[in-house]
Amino acid sequence: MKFAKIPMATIVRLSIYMRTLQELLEEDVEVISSERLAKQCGVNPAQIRKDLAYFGEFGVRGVGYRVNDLVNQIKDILGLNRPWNLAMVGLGNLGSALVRHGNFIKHGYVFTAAFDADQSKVGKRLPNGLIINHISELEDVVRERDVHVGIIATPANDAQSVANSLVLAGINGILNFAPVQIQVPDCCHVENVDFTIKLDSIAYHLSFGG
Amino acid sequence: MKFAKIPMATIVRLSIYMRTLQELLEEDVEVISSERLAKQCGVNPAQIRKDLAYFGEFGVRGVGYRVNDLVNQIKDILGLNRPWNLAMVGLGNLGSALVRHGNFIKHGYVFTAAFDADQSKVGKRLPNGLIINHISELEDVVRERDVHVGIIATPANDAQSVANSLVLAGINGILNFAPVQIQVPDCCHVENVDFTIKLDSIAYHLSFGG
DNA sequence: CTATTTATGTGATTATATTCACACTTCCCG
DNA sequence: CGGGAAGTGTGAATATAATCACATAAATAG
Repeated sequence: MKFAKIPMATIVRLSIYMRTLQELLEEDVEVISSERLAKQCGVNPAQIRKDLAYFGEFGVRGVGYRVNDLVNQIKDILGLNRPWNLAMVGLGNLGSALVRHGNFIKHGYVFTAAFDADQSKVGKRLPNGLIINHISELEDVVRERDVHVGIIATPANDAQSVANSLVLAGINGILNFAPVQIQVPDCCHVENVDFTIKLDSIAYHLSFGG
Repeated sequence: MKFAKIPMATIVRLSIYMRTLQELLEEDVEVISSERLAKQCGVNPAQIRKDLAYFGEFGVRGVGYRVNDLVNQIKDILGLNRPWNLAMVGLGNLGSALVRHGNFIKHGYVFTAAFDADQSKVGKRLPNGLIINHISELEDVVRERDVHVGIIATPANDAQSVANSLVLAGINGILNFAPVQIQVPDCCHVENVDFTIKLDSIAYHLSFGG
């Protein structure tokens, strides 16, 4: 599927295009031009065409893109035409809220394990039926339940050791909500979600009108 | 403070440097080189020096950077040497968890208002003492309490209308957790936090080894 | 069947961002 | 006080990404 060195920014934009296309699909839009899609996504039309061109030809000249087809083609590109199993580590306020959050399942991500260090939480049943395991069981449970991606929602201090365990358990993808830069081997891909950093950007813009 | 066109990526990295420096400060590290800081942040040392060079000279040749000073200088650069008032809109699972989350206050962000469309939630008191207002009161309350940044944690369908209200209320900065691209006038700066997009990137990497 | 319109795909161009490499400054040790 | 080591600041070089602009393909109308 991958023909050249693809910019990371392209991958992120493909997700955004896909989300917008899925909305369009619900509004029964069958065909869309790069120009209209670009406007809705807030990017340049040529950007969309270039991004797609990395992976093939998906449109029809003089016509545009068939919305339904393009959604599926982007899913193929990103590897989303299959389920992905998630493990939540850390069931405090944030972790618990995320497990309950409908967006994951909507996009094909399924929680198949949940861990916490707090013994009083172990054994409790989450709304989706999942039972919380103790963090010490992480490695075994992750293997048993074929977890693909670990989500870290622990306090900052625990994030690195959790990451280490996940890597040991064979996990190659981590979504990290803890506000620290975790170190992992190259085989493991980490994405960080740090909202205070986003707030800092907003603060900068508000302060200096950027 | 702003001397040239600053790359957005630089601003984001400055936040990351600051986080790392704050950790170093807690470990009583007084001085650090761009090389060591770069390693901890996962970037190139020249990158750090160049990022800082946009705003002045903060280091000492042959020595490095005084950690404490640099933290404060980055805070000045980003506009963080003052409190910022936040309003949470949408107190479902995610919104509630975020209001409880300690990271905001730790970095100088204070919730001064909270809104929900659900009448049964209106009047309830949050752990930080804040009382939930009905969304219809948004414009008045935002002005009264001098809110600077609005956080949208509503369902996707409501996000745009909330954004419109925030803009009408004079808000110029929005942190959007809803998985839609909201449209706002140029005066308003939006940052999106969309974790399913991050998961898509992970899925791509796991699928195609990028 | 031809002319016109629409809109993709892409080479060329421009803009932006990162990294290199070295002059220059400070510190330290003898 | 002088020489080496450490480490910043920055112009130049490189790498990367975004945009333009146009050849090309499909659709439609006359």
